[in-house]
Amino acid sequence: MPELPEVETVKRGLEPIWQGASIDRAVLNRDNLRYPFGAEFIGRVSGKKALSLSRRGKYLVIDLEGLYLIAHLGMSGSFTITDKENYTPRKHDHALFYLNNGKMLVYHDPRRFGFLILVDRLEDYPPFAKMGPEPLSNHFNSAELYERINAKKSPIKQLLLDQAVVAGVGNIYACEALYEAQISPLRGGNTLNMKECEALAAAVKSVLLRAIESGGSTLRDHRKADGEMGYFQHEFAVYDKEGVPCPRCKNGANTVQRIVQAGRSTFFCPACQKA
DNA sequence: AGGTAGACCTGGACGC
DNA sequence: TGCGTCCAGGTCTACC
Repeated sequence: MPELPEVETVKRGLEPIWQGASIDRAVLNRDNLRYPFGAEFIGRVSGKKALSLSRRGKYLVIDLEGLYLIAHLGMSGSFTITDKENYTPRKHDHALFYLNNGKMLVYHDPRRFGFLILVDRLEDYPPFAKMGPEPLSNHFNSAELYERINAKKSPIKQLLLDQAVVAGVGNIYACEALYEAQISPLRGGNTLNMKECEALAAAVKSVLLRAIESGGSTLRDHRKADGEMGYFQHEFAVYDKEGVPCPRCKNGANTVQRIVQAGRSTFFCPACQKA
């Protein structure tokens, strides 16, 4: 599921509730998600105050007074904020955090590809050590993108999914960014010139920013009803639009195609995305 | 190194 | 209604 915009939306939703609040009690309903929680998990988080929440790529990071809780939502994870007295247990509610402000946070994940882990030092966490630049920062630009892909023959679609190239882009926004930049997903990384990298870097930023805005409005709606954070409706140009007329080609003669690259679906318009 | 396939899981959509 | 098949927003490992 969640790519950068969804994780950012979760972070923004949790922040006002969790930042400054302490974990009175944590409950784990199983031993593991993708990884084992470890016997000491509950003891280590209990009583800890969340000093800040941040996001790195698709990972959520909660600073628990120098101990870091890293959360990944995998494909189907979500967080829910609720009042303690209103909590109704659901299947796949794996971790519960009772805060000292009357709220509780529920980590829910049917497929259990997500995880919650504790680390003492963020720089020791291997995925962060290899991770590429944050796409919405100034560290991600045309020159940086060019540098990271110009020696690679892999299709640009796969390169965008590589978290070492750019952090936080997943299958949906890779497709959407390539569509916006009018670049075929089949192009080898080494075939993109600087001008195309410029267009692609701008498109990545643009599709992510628009999705975050969309998530923000969903979040405001959800606040009314203590909703589940992690997913939101967003209109895509090509993702999951196989057979639908390309919105850019207009004449309706060209439809969005679905192909498989490295085992993942890619959606694109063969007519207006330059081969 | 790069590439690919499989593994990890459940649930929803679809066809019969 | 049920059963089988395929698909899903992500990593990680093993193997060529």
